[in-house]
Amino acid sequence: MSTFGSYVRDRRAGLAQEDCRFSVRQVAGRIGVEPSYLSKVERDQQAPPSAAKIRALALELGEDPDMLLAMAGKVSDDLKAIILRRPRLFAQLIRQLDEQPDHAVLRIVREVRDGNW
Amino acid sequence: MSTFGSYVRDRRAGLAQEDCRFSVRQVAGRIGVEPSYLSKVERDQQAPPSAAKIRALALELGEDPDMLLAMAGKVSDDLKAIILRRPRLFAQLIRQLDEQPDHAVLRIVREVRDGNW
DNA sequence: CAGAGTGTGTACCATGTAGTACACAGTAAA
DNA sequence: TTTACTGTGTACTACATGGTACACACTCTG
Repeated sequence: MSTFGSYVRDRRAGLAQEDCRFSVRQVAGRIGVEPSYLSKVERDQQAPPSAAKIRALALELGEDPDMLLAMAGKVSDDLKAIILRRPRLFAQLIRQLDEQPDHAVLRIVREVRDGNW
Repeated sequence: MSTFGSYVRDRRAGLAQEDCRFSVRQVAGRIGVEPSYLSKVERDQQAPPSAAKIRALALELGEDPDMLLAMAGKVSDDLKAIILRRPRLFAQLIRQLDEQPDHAVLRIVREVRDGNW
């Protein structure tokens, strides 16, 4: 599996091939960091940036923020807040779902969404 | 709602009334911190300790670690790890469950546990 | 060949986290 | 009145986090 840095680099470099607005400098400028910093992050010489910057980066690259945050080892603050509101309840549920395959979890998602259960 | 510090203080002081092994000094000793540090934490003059110390404290006081961690604004590392393994899946589920009442979430917990669904 | 844009190396730094070390005053028992 | 506790105030600190500032070498274009 690729690291956060190399994944971002691949994605950004891919976009840069067709649009010069995706150079290190320009992307760095738009997400509000120094180019050298983004460069180091992309080469995994520097730990991933803060959650806010990762979010901005995801938006910029058309990637899913939760996935990019996960690659950086972070859980979105809004998810954390939801869990913290009912810690024991969610702790129990999440630990149980760890053993369930994707399709089982997805089925729950669908059933809750549709309300038929 | 009470803060992390005051909650811990109430609980520890309660136990201390019947068992002198629950003084600030002795509890601090058992969880591996300086007494003055625990004292400050209990009076909310100091941010809550690391997750590991909170865990030890919960064990010591007979409290639920997930709840104590939550009062400190932290989510248990093992839960985080579970979420990070399938970030989009869990993100979707958790955001959806935020709108569901306790009994609905509990129902899912039971159904997954019992396997009838 | 000047100028603009490219990525990157080196050095530095402000703030936050998670505490330690030690002294001090009060209390209770021997 | 010494001894052994009790809780707490002050001062300090090592390490991590999340970056900035700036120079440098290269390439491409007018």
